[in-house]
Amino acid sequence: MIRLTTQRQIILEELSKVKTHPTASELYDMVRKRLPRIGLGTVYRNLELMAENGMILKLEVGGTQKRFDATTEDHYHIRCSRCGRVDDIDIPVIDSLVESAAKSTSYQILGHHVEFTGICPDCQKSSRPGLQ
Amino acid sequence: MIRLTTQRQIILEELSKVKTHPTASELYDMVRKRLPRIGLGTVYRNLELMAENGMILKLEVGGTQKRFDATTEDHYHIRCSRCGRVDDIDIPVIDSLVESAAKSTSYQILGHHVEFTGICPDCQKSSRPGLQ
DNA sequence: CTGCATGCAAACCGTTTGCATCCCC
DNA sequence: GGGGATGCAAACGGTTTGCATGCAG
Repeated sequence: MIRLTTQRQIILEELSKVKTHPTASELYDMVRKRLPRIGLGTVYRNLELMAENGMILKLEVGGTQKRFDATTEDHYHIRCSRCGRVDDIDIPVIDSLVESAAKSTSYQILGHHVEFTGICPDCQKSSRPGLQ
Repeated sequence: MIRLTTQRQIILEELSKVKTHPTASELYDMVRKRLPRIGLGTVYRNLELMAENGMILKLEVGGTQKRFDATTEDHYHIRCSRCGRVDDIDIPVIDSLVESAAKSTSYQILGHHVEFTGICPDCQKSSRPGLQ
């Protein structure tokens, strides 16, 4: 396991604090309140490193930015197609999907992810809201 | 429906020609063989426009680049985690997923997509291949 | 003739990287 | 003292956009 520097610890703490799935720069803003001199590069480097070490999840979702998740158990997500926000979807993970997919491909399958798209509660309220 | 300019027509033809799911710049290279003076901006603009009009699919998959698909029927995909290549997965689309997800979220759900990840046949052959 | 579409280049945005300094073992 | 980690800023890759010109209706 990797060394737990102050920066890594605080990044991890801030990520664990929220149920949303922040982007790197959202996280950067959160962390900067406690470590004002931290660099954006450090945030990116450490998120990448922690994802490689299975400490966090890097979400490979649609949209322009990567998002991060302190919950490493396999689960599904929903992304707001207006504002880009991502939330968890609490339905059981269907492992059998991988088995049936394996029959139809010559890829060596490693995993799967289900991503729902929709309009989040906030964007439903405001009729002409932000984009992504 | 939008006007079918020469550029749009050729972009659409080239996209339909392949079973892969090319990125904008891959498509740019393909189209340039027939329209050497076309600009990359035109390709992007028209792909976006045709996706909005339901003529093609913009794939919101993981990885760094967007990919496009001339097949507009709902289907699932697999992405090679080494080279980024994307292929179709021919298993039935599970519409009931949306219904069960609806119970666990206050989003207004619009759709869903299943993305498998794995190693494509080419990357399986070469043991230390390219990344993505 | 008028307006949308194009080619071109510059701008943009998210992410990565090189480098000098710093800090911990 | 040495090696990894950091802050900073520049570079990068993919995408978007402004603008002058071109072309079809």
